[in-house]
Amino acid sequence: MRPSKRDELVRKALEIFYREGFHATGMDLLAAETGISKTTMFKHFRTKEELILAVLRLRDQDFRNWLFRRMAEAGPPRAQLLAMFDALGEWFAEAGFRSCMFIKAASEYPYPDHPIHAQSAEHKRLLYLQLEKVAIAAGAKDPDALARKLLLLKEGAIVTAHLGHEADPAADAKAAAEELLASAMA
Amino acid sequence: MRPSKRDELVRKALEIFYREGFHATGMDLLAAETGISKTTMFKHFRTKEELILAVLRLRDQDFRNWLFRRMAEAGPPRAQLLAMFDALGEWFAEAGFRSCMFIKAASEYPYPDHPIHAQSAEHKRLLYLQLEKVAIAAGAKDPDALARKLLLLKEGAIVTAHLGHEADPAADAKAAAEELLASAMA
DNA sequence: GGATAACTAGACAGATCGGTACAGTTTGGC
DNA sequence: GCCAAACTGTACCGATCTGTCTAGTTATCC
Repeated sequence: MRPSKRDELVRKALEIFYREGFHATGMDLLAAETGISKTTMFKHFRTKEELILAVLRLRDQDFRNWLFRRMAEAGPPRAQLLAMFDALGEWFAEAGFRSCMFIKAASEYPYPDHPIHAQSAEHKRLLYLQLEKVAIAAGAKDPDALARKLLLLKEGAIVTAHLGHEADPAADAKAAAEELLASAMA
Repeated sequence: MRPSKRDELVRKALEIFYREGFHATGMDLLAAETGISKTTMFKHFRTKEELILAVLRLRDQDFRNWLFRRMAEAGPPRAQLLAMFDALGEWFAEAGFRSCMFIKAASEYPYPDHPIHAQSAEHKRLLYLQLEKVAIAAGAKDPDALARKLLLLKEGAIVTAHLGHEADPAADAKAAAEELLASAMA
């Protein structure tokens, strides 16, 4: 079994789609930039849409693993919730940062029943479930509501980091999160 | 002077771009759906990009007028800040709601120095300036920070309304905003 | 070393992309 | 009623789109 070429394609396609957008990236460009022939690409994925779905699956895994690993390193649950915003801040500072892949995907495929849109929504749902667990562990009075509010700050910070003028939306989000945490625990 | 055809084009193009996306909408489709000939379209706008910029200018005007009119109706400044989330909630409930036009534009034109991206960022900046004024009028200790935090909640709510599973992100955002307001005034 | 699977290059399809050319029609102002 | 401006339909341009085809090359495995 040699899944390496397929994996390599998905990994490189992820970078290019993230950088350039989905519609703006043609399969010819993908072939040129990855060095993988179009024939092979269409053998692994029957359509561009299937490739995009595979890319989003990879991104979902990578992102959630990264985020929750970074949170876990912060110690107790309450600190973990705040550490999410520190991790975001480092992400925003990376040179290649260009918003959230799933927000971008949902923007380009705006109909909710489109597979790409649906899969992007699923990523957000999984994030919510994981964050809710931490909110429960932190002893929040209403962990559902706290998780949802913290995620609003997270999404807002991502969008603003991409589109805004503020110096550090992650810091603003963290400050807001601290206030929310204070009243969520009492 | 007959600016009506041009205005009609921009208005209808706004709907279609918002519904279908920018790259996904071709000039031929635009001509077919608006009933305006391609020749006329390209007389008013030399390129598709110029048309998109005109669309975004219109959207900026419409959206900010709508939002701040709705806020102004709410009475005193503090209530105005919270009323923003009520207005958002009604927007999200509309059948045609599909996220924020500027977030979508920035997603499709991810490079910050692209004119379309830059103009989308400018919209967010103008929103911030208007909101900051209200925060000052409300007597916030740190109106800059309060305005930025409330905008994080707004952007997060928009994204989540488009992409999330939650019933009512506007209500979550409003609840979070009330907590932030409580500590911002003391 | 021979079979088999994976991969390659490149031409090609048919549609669509943004944008132009052209010749004819409608419209508004005086 | 006349002139100019605005608008229309349609054919066209070269490029690019997703996806297919063919024919040949490279690995892998026993």
